[in-house]
Amino acid sequence: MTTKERIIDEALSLFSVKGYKGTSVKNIADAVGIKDSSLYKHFKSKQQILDTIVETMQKHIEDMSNAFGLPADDNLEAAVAVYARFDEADLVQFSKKIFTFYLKDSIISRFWRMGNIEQYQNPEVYDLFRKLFLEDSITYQTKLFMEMSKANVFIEANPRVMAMYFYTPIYFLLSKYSNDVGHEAEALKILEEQVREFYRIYKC
Amino acid sequence: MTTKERIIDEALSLFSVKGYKGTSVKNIADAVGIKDSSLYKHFKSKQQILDTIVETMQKHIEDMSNAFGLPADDNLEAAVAVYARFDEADLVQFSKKIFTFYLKDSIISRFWRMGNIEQYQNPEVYDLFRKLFLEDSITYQTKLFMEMSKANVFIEANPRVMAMYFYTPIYFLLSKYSNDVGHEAEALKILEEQVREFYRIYKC
DNA sequence: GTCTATATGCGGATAGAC
DNA sequence: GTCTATCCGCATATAGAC
Repeated sequence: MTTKERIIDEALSLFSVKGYKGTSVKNIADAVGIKDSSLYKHFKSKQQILDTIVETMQKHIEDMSNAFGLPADDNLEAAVAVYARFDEADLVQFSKKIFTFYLKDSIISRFWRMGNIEQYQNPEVYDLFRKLFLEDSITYQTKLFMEMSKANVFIEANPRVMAMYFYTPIYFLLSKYSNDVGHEAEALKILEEQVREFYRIYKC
Repeated sequence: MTTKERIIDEALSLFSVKGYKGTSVKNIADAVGIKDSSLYKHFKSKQQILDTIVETMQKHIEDMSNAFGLPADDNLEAAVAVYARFDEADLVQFSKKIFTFYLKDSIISRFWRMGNIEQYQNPEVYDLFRKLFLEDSITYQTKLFMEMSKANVFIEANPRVMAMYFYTPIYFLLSKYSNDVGHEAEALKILEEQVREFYRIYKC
């Protein structure tokens, strides 16, 4: 890890707990182990550190959507072919995978916290937070459940309503347990109950 | 409104957008229309302003739970008697009332935003936020749906799972639209669809 | 209870030696 | 690319006049 990367990493950690305003350049420099003045050889301002974090996040999200099995729009058919064979256990596992990824991925989980803190102050941060946690998940799952209903895996129902019932418990549990480390087991138990009920309701 | 009350009111407005650290005593004094030094005749420190806001919130929440028709634990029977006659339209209206109250009540809505911003920094703020938005709603609705199932209004199902399916869409929509003023109509439309589906699933 | 003036320290940022 | 030294503005908070 270069010094520049370590600055970004420590800054993200600090911003995600103390917020942008609440974190001083000296805080970041201390965490990295250099003097605050040295930091200005790598970034011309504190704001530029934040901008770089946002850019890094955008890349990370793209990489992850690919690696994560959230296929691009043009590849939905392939996804349906996979999910068409989903049974209850698979659906439970899928939901837990999403939840655990958001809660535990070292970049995403810190960005979740920073997004919450900065949402009313920093539009560039909030736009990305909104897209990732409030829009894309619902959009993707809406399409997914639409296709799965067509494929007679699930009954016919409003797919966006289904997506909301699938995703909003995950979102709520993220809020509740992002600040309650060490209780993920409890969260996963609750999530599993929700998904089993979801499957019971919508399975063909 | 006394000067002291105006200080609390303006401080809450500023904290709920800029955060505690991001708001200076001068910001608050300017909003009130006095000099920052004068403010120290009313509060001995900036921290004491925050403490007073938390106390004020606690009182406000108690008052509201009473006025709002969320009966105390010892009064659940009376609530069930009312809700036992609930039809689909009543349930839709009930959910909209909760959502709109959280989003529009001038104290609660600012506390929602402040709680989001301060959750990782300020335990006294977060404890109250957690109780109000993450715990009490679920606890109360769990009891309610348990009783409504017993009363044959709703089918037998895990009442906490039902409470989650009723409340988590409200919570998600609060997150999404607390930062998207002027689009409440859209949120209410989505909420209505969720609740109609909820009723379809669980009605006897 | 408001004001002006001020103490003291921390914030972001720059200059220049090594 | 790291350091020491420094600038300057803003932060919280206090003293004391009116």
